[in-house]
Amino acid sequence: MARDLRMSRMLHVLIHMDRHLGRATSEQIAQMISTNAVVVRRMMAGLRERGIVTSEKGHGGGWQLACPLARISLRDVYEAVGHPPLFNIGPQADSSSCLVEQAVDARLDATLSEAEARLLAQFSTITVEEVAQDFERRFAESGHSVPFQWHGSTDE
Amino acid sequence: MARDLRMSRMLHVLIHMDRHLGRATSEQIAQMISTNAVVVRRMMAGLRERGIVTSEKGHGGGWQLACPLARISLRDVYEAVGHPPLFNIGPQADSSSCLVEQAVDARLDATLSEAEARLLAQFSTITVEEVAQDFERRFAESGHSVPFQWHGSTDE
DNA sequence: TCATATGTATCATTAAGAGTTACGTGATTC
DNA sequence: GAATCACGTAACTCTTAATGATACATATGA
Repeated sequence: MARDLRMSRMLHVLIHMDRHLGRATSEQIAQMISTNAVVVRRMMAGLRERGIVTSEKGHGGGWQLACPLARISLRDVYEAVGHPPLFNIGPQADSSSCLVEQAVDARLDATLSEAEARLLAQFSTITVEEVAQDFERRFAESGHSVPFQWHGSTDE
Repeated sequence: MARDLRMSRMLHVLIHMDRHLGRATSEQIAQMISTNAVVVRRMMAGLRERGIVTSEKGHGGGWQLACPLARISLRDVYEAVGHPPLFNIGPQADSSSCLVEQAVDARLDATLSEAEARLLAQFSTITVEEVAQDFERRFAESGHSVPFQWHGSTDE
């Protein structure tokens, strides 16, 4: 597909879980982000491995936040979803015996690596709590009485 | 496919054209970068529109550099190949009515836009001539007598 | 006039993310 | 202790964008 949506989607989910869901099943989360429960489990499994959420099976089970949003950075979420490749451009993965190509690839790799390091550093400075507060500002400015677009179900 | 190789490939081609090919047909270039002549024409068409190369049909035709490498920046090449999306991550293209998702998307978009601006600025500071000189340093250090891995044909 | 080379439309191939189905396992409820 | 619920995961298919390939038109030079 176009690009990797996992980081964006997981941020969305984490804020909903903190601000109004509490515990949620994969099925509920899937409806929230318009996808399939299996896709949700795949992504959430990465968050669990990083200690961001916990999961429980059986009746009353589901997913739950394991720490406050203020202690989760965008970098944490990026790593949790498997640190997908950041860039859509760059040289071919396998190197060539052509010295010109080697020089081009080295320059591009160096430039992209530097940009990647800067972007990841930036991700480290932003907490999910900050983004949640962005949302609350938007809500306050919207003048609506219900802070969420209810995703599929109205019971909570 | 994995990622967009056009910028890397065109840099490779430009340096070869400047340093030892002079004029080259799409077929020769295709062999150089291990692809098809039509793919080459597609990419080179963008360079021509930006005034980086010229093309001529018929006998003795082909592609030729239109300006010195010192006057072509990596940014120019990036734009010439159609400024493909830089990032492989990010929010979904279409926006949602969910305020949480909007906040997440806005934050990610802002962060990525900033990173994109920085990377493009960096591309602007690097000329293709500099990369060609990188190559010449590599050649000098390699101790080889022939500066190129000859791509497919040995006649020139 | 014919061979050469670009210009371009159209389709096939490929790789990676995303979506889906099926089935297993553990936990809770009755 | 059987049924139900929910996660865990393997093994697919689907979709998208880049790339590769084929066919044919057009322009140029010998």
